[in-house]
Formats: sequence, C-alpha cells, structure tokens
Amino acid sequence: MSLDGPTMDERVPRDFETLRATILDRRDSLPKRIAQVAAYALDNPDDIAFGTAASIAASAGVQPSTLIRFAQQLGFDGFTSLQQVFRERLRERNSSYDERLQALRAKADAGAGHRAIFDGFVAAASTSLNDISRTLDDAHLEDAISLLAKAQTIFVLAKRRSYPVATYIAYALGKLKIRNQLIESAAGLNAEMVAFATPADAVIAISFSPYAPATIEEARAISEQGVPIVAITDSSFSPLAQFASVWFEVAEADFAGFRSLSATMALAMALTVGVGEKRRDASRKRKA
Amino acid sequence: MSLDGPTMDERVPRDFETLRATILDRRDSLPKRIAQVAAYALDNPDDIAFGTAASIAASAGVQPSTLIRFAQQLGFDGFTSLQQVFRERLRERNSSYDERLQALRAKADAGAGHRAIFDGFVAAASTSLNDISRTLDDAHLEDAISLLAKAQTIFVLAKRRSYPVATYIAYALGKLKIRNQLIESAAGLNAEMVAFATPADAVIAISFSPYAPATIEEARAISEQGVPIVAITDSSFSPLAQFASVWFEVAEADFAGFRSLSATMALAMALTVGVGEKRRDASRKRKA
DNA sequence: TATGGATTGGAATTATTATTTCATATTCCC
DNA sequence: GGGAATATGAAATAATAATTCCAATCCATA
Repeated sequence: MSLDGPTMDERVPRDFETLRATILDRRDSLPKRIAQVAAYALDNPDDIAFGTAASIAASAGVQPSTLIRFAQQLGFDGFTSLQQVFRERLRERNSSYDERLQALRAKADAGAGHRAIFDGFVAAASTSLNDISRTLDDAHLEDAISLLAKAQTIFVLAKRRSYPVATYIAYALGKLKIRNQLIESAAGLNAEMVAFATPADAVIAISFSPYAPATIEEARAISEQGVPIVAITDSSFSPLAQFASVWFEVAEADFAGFRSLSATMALAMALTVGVGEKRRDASRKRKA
Repeated sequence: MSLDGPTMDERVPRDFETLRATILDRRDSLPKRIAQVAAYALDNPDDIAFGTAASIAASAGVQPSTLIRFAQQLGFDGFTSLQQVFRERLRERNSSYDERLQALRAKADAGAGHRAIFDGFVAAASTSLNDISRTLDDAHLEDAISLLAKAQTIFVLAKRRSYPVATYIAYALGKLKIRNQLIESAAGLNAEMVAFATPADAVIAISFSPYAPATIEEARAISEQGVPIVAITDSSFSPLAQFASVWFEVAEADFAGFRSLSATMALAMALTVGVGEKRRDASRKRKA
C-alpha cells in the first residue's frame, strides 16, 4: 500500500475551473458512486453551492458520506471546503462585470499577456449587453420596427467603426428577402445613392462619437428629402438624434481603445428580424 | 397598542427586489441596530447569502440575535428563511443563459412581441461569450498573435455572415497602423489580390458552416503559396482548419436563424490588439 | 427625573449539519 | 473460487450554527 491520501504534490483546486478540469480528468478512474457525485456536481453546481450535505446527497442518490469521500478524493479536507469553491464561483460570476472590467484593464496594462486582452474584450461585450438590456425602451423598439416594416427599401448608413454593423444588417435583410441598400460606393457615388431615397423608404443610420462627418452629412441630406430615419447612436447630443424619427441610445463599453459592438449588433438584429416578422404578419393578414 | 408582529396583511417578501423595496421603505422607522443590519444587507447581499449568522453579525458589527430580530421584523420566521431570499437571488442571476435562451426562443415563437426577439439576441450573445471564455486555448492565442505579428501585410478573408468581422478587423488594424488588406473587390479581382501574398505575409480567415465556397477557395490558393493562415471557424471538420497554421473553434449560439457574432468579434479584437502590442514591444526592444 | 416600554448584548439552549466509524458488499487479482 | 483491497451504506458522534431567553440599557414621555 503506497502513501495515499493528501500527498504533497496533489494540489487542491482553488477555483471552479481548475476543479472542473480535475474532475473531468479523473472521471474514468473514479469509483461508481463517487463518479455519480462528480457528474451531479458538474451538472448542478448551484445545488452544491447552497445545499446541505444531506440534501445534495439525496438529490444525487448517494449517501452523505459519499459526498465527503468525493471531496477528500479531490484533496479537500471535507465537504465544507469543497463547497467553498462552488460558492466562490457564484460570487465571482455575480460580481459586477464593471468591477471585473476594471481589474482586467489593470491586468492588461501591467502586461499580463494576451489572455488578459481577450478577457477584457469579452468583459466589455458582456457589460454592454447588460447595459442595453436594462436601458432599451420597448416602445422605441416597436416604433422603429413599424416604421421600417413600411419602407419600400431600407437604406443602411454607417462608416468606420459602425460599418461592420451595417454590413451585418444588409446581410440579414438580404437573407430575409427585404429590399435594402447599403450606402457605400467605391465609385464615390454616395450622394447620388442617397438622392434616390423617397419618403416611402426608410433609413437605419448608425454612428458613434466621433461621428463620421460623411454619415452625418448623408443623414441630413436624406432626412431633408423626407425619408424617415431610425438612428442608433450614443447620446442625445449626437447630431444623428436630431434627424431621426426614432433613435436608440447605446452605451458600449470599451477596452484597449476599441469599443465593443455587441450591444449594437444585438439591437440591429432585433430590428432586422422584427421587421421580417412584422412583414410576414402583415402579408398573412392581407391574404386572410 | 395595535396588534403587531406577523399580522395577516403583512406579506413576507419572497423575492429580492420586493425585499429590497420593503427595507428601503421602512429604513427610517427601524431601530438603530436593526437599521445597521438593513444597510449592511443591502450593501453586501452576497455575504448574507453565504455567511453564517455569527459571521454576518460580526461583519455588520451587531449580535447574532439582532440579525434574527431583523428577519422577524420583516415577517420572516427566522434568519434562515431570510437568507433563502438572498440565495435565490444568486441562483436566478446565475441561472444558465442556455436555459434562458430556451425560454426566450419559446416565448418569441409564441409571438411574445419584439422585446422577446431582442432579449433572445442578447442571450445568444452572452451564451457565446461565456462559451468562448471557457474554451479558448491560451496557447493558440499566443501562437496566432506571434504569427500575425511577424507578417508584413495581414490579409483579411471572410464573406457573407463573417464579413462584418473582417471589416472590423480591417478597421482596427488600420487604426493601429498595421498594414492590412481586406480581400474584397468590387471589380472581381480577388484572385489577383490573393496572388500578391507571399510567405512573409499572413492571413486571418473566418468562415462558418455553410462555408462560403469563395472563402475556402481563396484560403486554399493562398496557403499553397506558403502564406501562413490563422483561421476562425466552427469545427475541426471545417475545410478552413486544414489550411490553417493555427485555428480557433468558436461556437456561436443562434437565435431566430441568425448566429451571434459576439464571440468571434471578441476573439478578432484580441488578435488585433495583441498583434499591435507585440509589435510595439518588439520595436521597443530593437531600439534598446 | 422617574417610569414604562422598547431595544440591545451576551450566554444558554436547541436544532441542524458535517463527519466519523464500522459492518457489509463489491471488485479485482492470484 | 478464495482472499485481500477497495467501495458503500447506515447509524453514531462531534461540530457548528440558529434561536431563545433574560438581564441590562436606552429612550421617550409625563
């Protein structure tokens, strides 16, 4: 019999991800009942965090002592210390993304490698998504969709940083068979393209500070032709807000000098698919 | 003296928001020590969720019995049932986005309005971000960045759904003053553009199932010229994975038939900014 | 400033929960 | 198939934590 139990080189997992990896790693070499607990733990981490040894054991279909053996097998000295890891995970996850973002920025500045940069962009995106789901006004969304659903052609207007959103909108509208026109012209004919729009059409315009002058200029021109505009921008002082029939304020978090686009993307997709649905409903009604 | 204590009309708060409101409402009419607990509870909800009566009491600077009185004051029959509310809050917040996404899809299908569509896209984006932070391989990230940092010109290759990502990469590389070339040509000269690439350059190629044939064809051609490729795609069966020196598997959640781009975007930005940093470091070293 | 009621602190008590122990069952190897 | 090593179940035990109780204190009011 070799010296088993908590030997020196066996590191106790301190965070959930390490724990998860350890469990997955040993999964096959674990005894049946212990493996049963392991599977349950990974499937129901919340239960482990909050339950008592007895209640968890019952849910997992084992004895409380098996739970403790499972914990010891992993190097913890009891169920309680294993549970700490599951609780810490909830705390972490729940700690506001803003705080995490702060920490990540500091980390990246300190030169903590490229993973930190990646984490920063993920955090920025998550923060932006959280913000927009809190602040988006349902009524505006309805208004914008109604307005766009009535349009003969939807013009899509955005440059520079916002341009990727415009291309995705154009792609999605195309897939939904909704007539649309991305305002970009290699031949420098934007002004002429804009001139084709009529009040029966509509525009989705996207621009964030510092507002691309071309976007603003084209938005002004097009609004003067009486074409309704749905704008996505970042503040009520935005020049776009003045020309717009409906406008959305989207605050994207930034990291390393680049703003996230995730909130804008989500909104853009909701508008696009919303228009698609509205049109389907309308044409169904017309037939009936 | 009126009938105090747990009277009939005094509803016990079952969820955190109601509880919060109740506390805020009564804040002024509470005895000093109880108010002290109330303030602590709202400031440190996580501690209440996880701590023991004794530990929380110590942190809040009161006796354990005061905690229980606080709970009873609010209509609970003891500290334990008050604690349940704080725990439930963590569970809720943390309930996997996957489940929420399921629920939202059902809701949207049932025609629950456009807000449901929007929520669905937000949830899809969040799910994708969670997934990628779990699965991204740090070593691949390092490899890809080193490879791209050495390139004279970075070619960016993506069509259709992935095209927005390509435009954002091109924008960001441009802002960082890194020479790059987006492979898109209104004049149909893509093949010629591709032919200019040499082994001293590098490619970022992005394609998801169903893989745009043009992307695959161009990736093949360019890899045959000996140009190293960093690929972002969705499975190891992807044709892109074959041509790539380094490739990333990104699983984007979809909603209403459109996949999120948020994870891909985050990865793309990390690559871009990572390359920028690496180059700055390298040029600093050369000077020293 | 005296008095009654409300509030608080701290220890005693009770309840709950984790852990240990030991008998029994299972598995693996010779 | 026999026997050792390992795994499991169930109850006993130890530890921990919630609750209660009572004396001391505070505070408003007459």
